[in-house]
Amino acid sequence: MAITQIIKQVVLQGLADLYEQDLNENDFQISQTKPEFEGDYTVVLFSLLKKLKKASDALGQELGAHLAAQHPEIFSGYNVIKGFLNLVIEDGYWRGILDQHYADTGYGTWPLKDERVMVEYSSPNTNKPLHLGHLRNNFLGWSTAAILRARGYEVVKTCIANDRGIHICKSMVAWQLFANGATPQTTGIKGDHFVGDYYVLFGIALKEQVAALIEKGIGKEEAEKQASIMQQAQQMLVDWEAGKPGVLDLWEKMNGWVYEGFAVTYKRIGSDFDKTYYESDTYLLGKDLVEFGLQKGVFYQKEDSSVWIDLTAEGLDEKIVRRRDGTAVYMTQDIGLVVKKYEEFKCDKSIYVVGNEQDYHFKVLKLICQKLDLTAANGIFHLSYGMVELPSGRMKTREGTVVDADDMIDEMVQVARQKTEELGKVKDFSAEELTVLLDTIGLGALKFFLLRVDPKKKMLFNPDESIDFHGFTGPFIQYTHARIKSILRKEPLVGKLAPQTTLLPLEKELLMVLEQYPVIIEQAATEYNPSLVANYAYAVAKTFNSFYTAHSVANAESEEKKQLRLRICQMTANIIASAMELLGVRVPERM
RNA sequence: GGCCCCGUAGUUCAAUGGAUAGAAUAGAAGUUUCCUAAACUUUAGAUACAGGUUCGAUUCCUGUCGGGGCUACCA
Repeated sequence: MAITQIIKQVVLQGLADLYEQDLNENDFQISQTKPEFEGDYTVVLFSLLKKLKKASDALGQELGAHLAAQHPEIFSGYNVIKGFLNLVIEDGYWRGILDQHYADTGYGTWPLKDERVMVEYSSPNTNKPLHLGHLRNNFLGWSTAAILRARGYEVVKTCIANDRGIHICKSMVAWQLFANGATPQTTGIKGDHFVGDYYVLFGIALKEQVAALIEKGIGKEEAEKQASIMQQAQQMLVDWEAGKPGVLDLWEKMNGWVYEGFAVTYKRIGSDFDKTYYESDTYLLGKDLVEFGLQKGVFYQKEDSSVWIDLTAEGLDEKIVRRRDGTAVYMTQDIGLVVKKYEEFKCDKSIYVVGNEQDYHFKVLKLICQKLDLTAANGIFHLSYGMVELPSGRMKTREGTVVDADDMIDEMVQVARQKTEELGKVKDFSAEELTVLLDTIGLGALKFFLLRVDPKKKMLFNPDESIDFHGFTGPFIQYTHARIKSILRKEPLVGKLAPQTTLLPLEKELLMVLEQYPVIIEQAATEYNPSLVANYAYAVAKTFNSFYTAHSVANAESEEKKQLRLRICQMTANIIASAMELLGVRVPERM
């Protein structure tokens, strides 16, 4: 059990013993003691004063004395300042944690429980390559899944490919018009980029045609509809839905190119899925649910026979769920997919990693599912993450203001190469070893950069300043790991931990940080927040580096100290490796 | 217009209603006969504005100003 949990329990027991009041865990708080005061953990007493009708000083003194007397194996001292009871934890407690867990590579992870969670992430459009924003999505989704797994959930990772629709037809039309039969093979361009280029060409051609029509005095909106290339795209969508053979062949061919391209990128960044859904299979789903909703009175029909739901009572709008021509809309399809996923995997929770621009859509989706009384409704959770912005604002494919994912990865590896060569510490590496190392460092820097920020918040990337390798970064943590491994290669762990070794402040500080790991995983899982793990990994590395500078391991004052520190090193390395793995970041043995 | 989100050091990010608001980076000053200096130590620097709630507010509420998003019979 975590030390904070232990403190909560003994404080509750102590209060019951002393004052015979029925209290619970939420009546007070435990926090880490600020470094300027003596103590390790602090009980914040303010919230108890009224209930117990005590002055803060008296309560603190009485409780402190009681705890120290009852649990001398945990508390070695206490002091009271205003409403804060500062508790000093006995060194033996920290030594016990170390002795028990130093070799445990699974420390921090929780036993498997009987609950299944689905994480849907990535969900690309098959008409253009991935950009930096998609990387944030992929890293977040992958990491959230890993964290949930570490917390004990069974996790199903899914992806929905947005492989149909007008946007796909746009790149298809442009290819027919401008490609002269060119393919990724004939041009040597990666498939997703190849198709994306035609999507961009469509936009350029459309713009020209619209300009020409406006010239003739036609309004902008009307011009966009009338433009011949747009009409071709619309026609293609109709043909696609009708199953016209030539169109389907082209569609399959071009999507195939994109998937080939994605496969390369996914492999490189480590994204993987247990199940991929295709919108081309699911876009007709949910129609029978519309009937069901009509019968239930959740939906209503307008005179033109379109079907709607009125959410004005919930402070939202009226929302269409079936077009007047009887076809399904995005929302209908998503409702259908909710049911389909549940039938297939029976997940208690279903997490959608989707940008916050779709907050409204998911609010409505969940509400509709709840009104329909779907079993899966309450488990829907939209993990809404903020956009990655450039100094100039949002990234937009059509305006060419995107940072391409593949370019970005290449650049990071390139920077890793340059820095590694400058430092010249791994000159004896083979070509293969070096490639692995540079990938580890470059991708590590990138992933950490995107995951260290609270998912809910938008974040900024400035292409003019390449991602740092110093300070609060992936390479900093990787470097700490490599340094520890270097010690462990040279100095063997032998014998047993001496029971009475006293702890120096930096040793104790580090052990306190290490002890928190299981709680961090629990929090990160509860909040679906990988940034908590990133921040923690950084705290571990930073604390270790201070310790490392101040105290030698190999040349410790005594053999007992050396063995103590070797175990601290071992446990630190294990936790760094484990935490970074939850972020999808590898750690090197040397760098 | 309606609804939602966000304003913290020069910059990028932290802070379950708790003690003197933490880091990183950029700036200034240092540390290498000793386990990897991608490191460490010291220093300076911030809660948009105005009210309110209370023992206590970056955090909760109201207003003002500033930024972003959503508001399609597109997906």
